[in-house]
Amino acid sequence: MAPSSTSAGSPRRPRADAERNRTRVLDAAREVFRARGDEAQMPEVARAAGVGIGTVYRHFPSRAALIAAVGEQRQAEIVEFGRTRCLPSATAADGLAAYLEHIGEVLDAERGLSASIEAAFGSTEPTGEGRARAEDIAGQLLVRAKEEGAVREDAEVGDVVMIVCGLAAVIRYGAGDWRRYVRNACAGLRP
Amino acid sequence: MAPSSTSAGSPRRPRADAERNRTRVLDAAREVFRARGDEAQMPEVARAAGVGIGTVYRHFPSRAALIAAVGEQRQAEIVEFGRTRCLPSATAADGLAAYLEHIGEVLDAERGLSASIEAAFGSTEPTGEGRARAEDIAGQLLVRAKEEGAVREDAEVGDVVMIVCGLAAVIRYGAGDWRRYVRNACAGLRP
DNA sequence: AGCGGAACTGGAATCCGATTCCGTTTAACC
DNA sequence: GGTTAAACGGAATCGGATTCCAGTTCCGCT
Repeated sequence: MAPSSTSAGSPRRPRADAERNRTRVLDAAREVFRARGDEAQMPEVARAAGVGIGTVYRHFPSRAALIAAVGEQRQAEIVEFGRTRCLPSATAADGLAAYLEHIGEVLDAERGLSASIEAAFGSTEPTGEGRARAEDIAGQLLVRAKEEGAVREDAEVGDVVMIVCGLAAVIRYGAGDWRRYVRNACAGLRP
Repeated sequence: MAPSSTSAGSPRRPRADAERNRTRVLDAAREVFRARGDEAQMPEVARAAGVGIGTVYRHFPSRAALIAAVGEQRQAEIVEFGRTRCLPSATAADGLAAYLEHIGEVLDAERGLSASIEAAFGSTEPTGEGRARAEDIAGQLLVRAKEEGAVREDAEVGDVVMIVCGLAAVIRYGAGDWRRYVRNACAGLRP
């Protein structure tokens, strides 16, 4: 493919240090939020990344945006898992269950991010770049599962989205055994 | 003899104006949070209640505590509904569905409180005064529903709690049609 | 039918953390 | 090497929750 370029021509290559710092900040944020959850503060992230606060804000216009960016990374990983592990499952129902389970796993491992991912999967988010792909996987599994007769005909992707949104909350608030939640939710889609 | 208590008894009746102000603040908070959601600020509440900020803080040690207090009122109302409308249902399964539906209704009507109620139903909350009663109702319905064979034998109150927690999130983030969510969740408990 | 003082009140002051601003530094292009 | 736009750092600003306290009000007693 043609090298990346904007439509209007390339005024200048992005500075190397800028790109490096962006990555550093993102990595640091991931780590800090994992460790301290919602408590984590912007200066902490900056310090962990070894940059000034200003730099953090240069790359991410707000705390929320930073969290969202980290969340999107996660989403990407989830999508990847879904494509490689769940779509090829023997039965689509199993694949869907594994998909949900994996999402739970990720959220559980990074409690601090739950809120963000919750939000990302909720409808608040404007873009939905990665979300669309995540939903696409769920959609494919759902279609196949219907063909297999393992899922009610009237089930929709939206139902899965709501399950995920709920899952995030269950994990975030530690409302109970989230694996049970996933199992029940799957059962709720059966004919 | 004079009934004056010596040690642990009631040192004094709470001052009338204090109680009045507490109520005013609580009512104002309910209204302000309903109208403006999470955005609502403490000074707004104080103004709406016609008291100073200090007074708000005298009665509720923090913003979170105030929100929690409002949430508990809601919880009480939900419990009341559960007792009078759901427990007497023809079938326990219907009662349970109605209970969940009602919770959804309340949360939907007051988007701004969703977060608090979510939290109150999650395990974050220490007390669980009203929550215990809310769970008790769910528990009774669950037992009866099992007897009726409308719910799986291994279903627990915890499962319902998770459903409610998820429901709150679905509504809060507008993740989809929450009535469908409730229907699916109920289906997930069937044998 | 008034007094003493604890409890309550209002709002100014404080604190804390996100966000902005701007002089300085650096990498890309010539 | 020189020019310049972009990126950097961190001090300053801003917004909103929370604390503090001097003044006021009710309660219990006489």
